Amino acid sequence: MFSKATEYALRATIYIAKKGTEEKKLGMEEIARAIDSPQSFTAKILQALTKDNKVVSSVRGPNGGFFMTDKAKRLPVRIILQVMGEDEVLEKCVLGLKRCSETEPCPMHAQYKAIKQQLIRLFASKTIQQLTDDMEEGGVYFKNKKR
Amino acid sequence: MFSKATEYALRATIYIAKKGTEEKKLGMEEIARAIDSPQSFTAKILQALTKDNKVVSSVRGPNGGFFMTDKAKRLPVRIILQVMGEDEVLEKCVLGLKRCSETEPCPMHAQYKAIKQQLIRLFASKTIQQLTDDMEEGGVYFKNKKR
DNA sequence: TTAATTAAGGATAACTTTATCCCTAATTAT
DNA sequence: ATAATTAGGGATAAAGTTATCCTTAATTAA
Repeated sequence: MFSKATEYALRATIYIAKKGTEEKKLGMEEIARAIDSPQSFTAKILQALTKDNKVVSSVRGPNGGFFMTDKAKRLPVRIILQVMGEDEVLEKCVLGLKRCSETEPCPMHAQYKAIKQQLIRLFASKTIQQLTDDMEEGGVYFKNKKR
Repeated sequence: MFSKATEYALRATIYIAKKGTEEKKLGMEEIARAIDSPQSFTAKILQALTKDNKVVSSVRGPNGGFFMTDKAKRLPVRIILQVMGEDEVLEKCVLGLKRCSETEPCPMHAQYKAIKQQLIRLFASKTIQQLTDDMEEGGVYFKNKKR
């Protein structure tokens, strides 16, 4: 559904929201290991998310690293898609038609409509904070590899 | 959501199902024009769908072209994703985790689950025939460009 | 049987995405 | 001040996707 870059962005952001604090920032190496992503590539992605400290905040130097403010944690998950420029995936016609709409529907429009609305709603209404809150109760996992 | 190749595959197949018959086969040029896709690339994609005449049937030479048997039209839309090797998009974890499951859920799993199920259901239960039937009643559109 | 037509398929080009490397800038601790 | 640490950012490589072109094979019509 999303590009690898966006998958890493989502995983990294949620991980930082969950584990990082201003006092205990998280380093690139730890983050990449935790979410099982290539480190340098993920660094590039975090650069984007860190732009203007909009989603993720960062500090360089010893004991530097990444964390998120409470305000940023209250942003909808969709903000991550927006930063990654993949926001329109949610809105897009399944058949890839530019002009697909209520008045000029593609052959799948009627069927797909409801699903699309739920997707949009999910990413727009759930905040990053809410996702990490859910993780407290019960086991929610991140890793990709066999243990 | 899907690759361009798969989008073209879906559009082309639905178009052929709707407009082609064994008596009046459709040529590559017409198909590509109708669904607004690059002709040579779409030809490659139709080669895959035509393999073993499984989804689309083809005949070479004068008055040759593409059409679909009634049997093929009764296949679920998902068959197109399978041929294009993009079937797993529907099943995949939104965060791209290989091990995401009911027992080891990713942070979005609980929320995304229901949407995923509807997606799978849509592609598995709707047949190509049903899509073209829907097109009869009321305007359903294909084109991408301004008119 | 020859010429015309149309899809099949190989080779390759153009572009995008994914990934790595390395040097620089900021910050901290000594 | 200096050295150490950590993210920022540029350049580039590797791989994958999208797209085009050209020749071949099958089929039909004349």
